[in-house]
Amino acid sequence: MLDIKLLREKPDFVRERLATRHAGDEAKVSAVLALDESRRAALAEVEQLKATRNAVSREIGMLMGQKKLAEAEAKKAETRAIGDRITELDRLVTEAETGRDTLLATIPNLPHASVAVGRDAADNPEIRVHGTAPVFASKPLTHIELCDKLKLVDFARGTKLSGSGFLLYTGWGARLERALINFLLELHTTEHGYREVAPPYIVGEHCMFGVGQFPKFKDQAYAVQEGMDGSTLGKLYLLPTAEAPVANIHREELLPAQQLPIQYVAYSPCFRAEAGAAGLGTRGMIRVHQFDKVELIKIVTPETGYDELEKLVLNAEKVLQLLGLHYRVINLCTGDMGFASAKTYDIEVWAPGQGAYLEVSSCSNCEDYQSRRMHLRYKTETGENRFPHILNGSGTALARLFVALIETHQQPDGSILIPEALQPFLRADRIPV
RNA sequence: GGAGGGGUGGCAGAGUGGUCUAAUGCGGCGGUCUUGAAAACCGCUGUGGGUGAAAGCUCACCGGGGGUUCGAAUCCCUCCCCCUCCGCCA
Repeated sequence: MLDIKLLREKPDFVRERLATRHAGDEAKVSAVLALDESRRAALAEVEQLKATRNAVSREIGMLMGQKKLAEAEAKKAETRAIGDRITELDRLVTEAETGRDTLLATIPNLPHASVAVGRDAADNPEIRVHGTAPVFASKPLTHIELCDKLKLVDFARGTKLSGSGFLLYTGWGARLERALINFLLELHTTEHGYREVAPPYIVGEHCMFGVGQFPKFKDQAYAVQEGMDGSTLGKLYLLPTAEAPVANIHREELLPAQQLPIQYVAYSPCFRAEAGAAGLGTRGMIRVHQFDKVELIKIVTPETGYDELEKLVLNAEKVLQLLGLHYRVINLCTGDMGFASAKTYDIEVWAPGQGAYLEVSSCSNCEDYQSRRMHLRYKTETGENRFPHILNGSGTALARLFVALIETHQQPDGSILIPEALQPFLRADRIPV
């Protein structure tokens, strides 16, 4: 949520920044300000009436105490009329305020000044590249072929159980998935200083709103209800990302400044309905309805937000370096950024079987956009209450990491070499044919 | 699912229709005293909105929402959450 004061004071600046997203949201600014204006007009009037009423009521109380009942009755008659006007004006204030905030909640965050202005993914500048694409004597197998050959994933039966977009990991595949999760959690907790949390996999609607998933992406979430009780539908949702519960851990709290920075790491499965998305009817692990992910969350002071973002990206990159994977880091341009983000780096890993880079991490600084939505504040040393910056980054998404890993480290005989860093977790140096 | 109890400031805890502008205590901040500290004493101590250059003025907030009333922490309705016991259950 943007600061309404920023819209009042610098409406043209806000419009200009929003326009760089090419989503048309700048058109909403005037409507928000109009509602804000009518709210304040009604508020000024109703507050004056309430001040009068409070004063008279106090007098009535004193008269009653002095047993001057007739005078008290006269005063009552005098104020009775303004009660109706107050009710009416209160209604107008609430109406304007609700309208203003509902619309304001649909406006995305402003891109940071350092973000490249562009229209779509084609305009994303590349920041750096690590390693080079591995060279194969013959055409490398795709992860689908490898999974079939080594029986790592049973695509057909996964679909039989839950429909397309759901995976049944089997044997070495299931063990590799588990090993990767443990490897990632160990890395970020022991090497990078994150505190591990294990969140609920179902969250309340308010948490989805807090991180900016709702209201815009409601159609991409799986809604759950209790049994056949339809009245509970719309209150709880399966996580699209662990960001939803973890970033909200301190929602509605007032944190002492000494407690910052806060760094959390969490594993969770992620559920994405991707309603209407293309390419979900086919086999493969690149685009699925359920995948595992290890997520990194930071809550920091605004002064350190962008330094922390750089560190966050490096923490995620470390994963790919340790696994011997070729990747690149790109900076999402204004037109390609997520709703709540002010600046985002994507990490894309090379998948030889695909001959393409796959997005395995997205690291964003959402500044105070989310903390304002969830009423999370911190108290500075000078006693001022401020909204902290909230950052999130995948560290990393698993299904695609799995793909890149087996495609990169496949051997001519079809077996897969396990990078040294992962061996203790899988307790093997190779997945045999 | 059934029965009962509860939700008040940073914390503890009073208040059941009218100077509540929420007692009192603890904690915290400042001051007096002291070589220094402690003790004692004095003062201050929440959040959000509106207005204003500021000082200030003002409104709202006692779990959320609605109602009764001139006036609600207090009465009524409704929802949420927590605790205790019973039932069911991995």
